[in-house]
Amino acid sequence: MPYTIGEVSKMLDLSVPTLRYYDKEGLLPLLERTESGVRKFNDIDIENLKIVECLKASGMPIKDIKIFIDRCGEGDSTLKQRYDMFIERKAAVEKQIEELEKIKETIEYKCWYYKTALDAGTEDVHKQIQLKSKDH
Amino acid sequence: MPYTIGEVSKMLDLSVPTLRYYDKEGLLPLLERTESGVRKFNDIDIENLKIVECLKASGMPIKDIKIFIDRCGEGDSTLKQRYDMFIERKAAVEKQIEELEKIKETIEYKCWYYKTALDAGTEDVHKQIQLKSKDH
DNA sequence: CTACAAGCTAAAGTTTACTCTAGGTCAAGC
DNA sequence: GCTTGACCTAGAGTAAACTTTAGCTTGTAG
Repeated sequence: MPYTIGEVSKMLDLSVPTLRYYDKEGLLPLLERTESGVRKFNDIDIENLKIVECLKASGMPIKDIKIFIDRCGEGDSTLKQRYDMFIERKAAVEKQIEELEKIKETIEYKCWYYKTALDAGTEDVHKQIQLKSKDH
Repeated sequence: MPYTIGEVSKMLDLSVPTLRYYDKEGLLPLLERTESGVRKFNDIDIENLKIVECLKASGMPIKDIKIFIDRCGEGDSTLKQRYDMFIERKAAVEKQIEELEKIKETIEYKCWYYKTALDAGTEDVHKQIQLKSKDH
């Protein structure tokens, strides 16, 4: 039933050393081992890893993710802190999306700028455009 | 007319060492100096820095930004490459936004999950909900 | 004229998140 | 019985993007 580290590596597209690193950092507190020390990944560990990946993708550093994982193990007394953390993460992600939208606009302007220059065969076309505008 | 490194630092919210680092990496090829070696930032350098910041925010590494800056100095022969680069950047940013939207949804689910648990006073409420669903 | 804030350089140090290396164990197939 | 592939550990190494340090120069205000 449980998965080996190699299987999980393929399932979640994380390298085997990365999974071991996460374990060493304490991000997989429930992970079990065989008698001989081989890691056994259960569904709960896979779910844990998905949350880790989500928090990481939201821009959270590993050491903060560990704080969250630790709180999960402390039971209901940390519910409020964990709730607040996700609210804060939501705001962080929204801010990132907003910034990327602005970046996208700037890049789209540059796409237009270079398309125009390319059609004209020279970047000078933009100097011409500016002069023409001033002439009016 | 030109700005000092300290002024630019405040204007663009980049540290003075960061600006010197960018210069050292070749991201400011047009930057002039006074006779005694003090950097003079002209408007063109400020514009350059804004593009650098834009590309950086799009996820481009410094060494690739340098390649772009170098091409800018090579004239119209590199127009196509520069155009293609912005097209590619646009796609990269769109992909990032898309991924963040997904991450946001997962986080919003977690916000709901913890709000519900918080209201109930215990995370167990979610186990109850699952059992109830199964009962029907 | 002197203090001192702001500029300069080269080079070493920092942080984060892995990745790699060396050396060892173990279970299964031939 | 032995080889092979997948697992294990500890610890060193890497890459990116700065940041810090140490020591020096310069221009302006009092």
